[in-house]
Amino acid sequence: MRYWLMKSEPDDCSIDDLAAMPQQTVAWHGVRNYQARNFMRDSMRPGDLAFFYHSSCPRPGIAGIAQVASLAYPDASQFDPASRFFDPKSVPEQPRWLNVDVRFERKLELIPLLELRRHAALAKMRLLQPASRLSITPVAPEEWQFILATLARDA
DNA sequence: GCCAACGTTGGC
DNA sequence: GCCAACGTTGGC
Repeated sequence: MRYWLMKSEPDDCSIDDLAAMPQQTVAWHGVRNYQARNFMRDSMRPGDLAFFYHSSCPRPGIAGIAQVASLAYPDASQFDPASRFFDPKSVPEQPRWLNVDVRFERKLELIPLLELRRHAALAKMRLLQPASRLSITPVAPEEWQFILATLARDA
């Protein structure tokens, strides 16, 4: 079982939005980066846990925990011309983009990005590397444990 | 709104 | 296969 960090713009889907979904589950659609797609396709498995990170917002940081709830399967939005994630170059016979389902696990008091940066134990986190823009990144077990034990408080 | 970093595209 | 142009990300 692995650990992840998944970015979401709260205007789009916040941790509260996830908690309010039917089954508290959402298809993690819209990933249009090959590295992030490959993480979902090759390494994510149901039961994996992920920090739910709020990005591109006034208070960026970890807002909760989610659980991977499915294997990767074709992302429906790539075939929907009305979607902003529509990809005219992707054909149903050979879908280019995949997504997993993600289920709400728990909400945390926001752990701000600046707080994460303060801790030497987290210095190697992918999220914290210069210009790291990947929307899905692996989290080392030690990093996961450190954040849970030291910084995480239920909200 | 700015801007640096990075990924993707497409002409050659 | 190179590489310049362009688009996107995301913190500030």
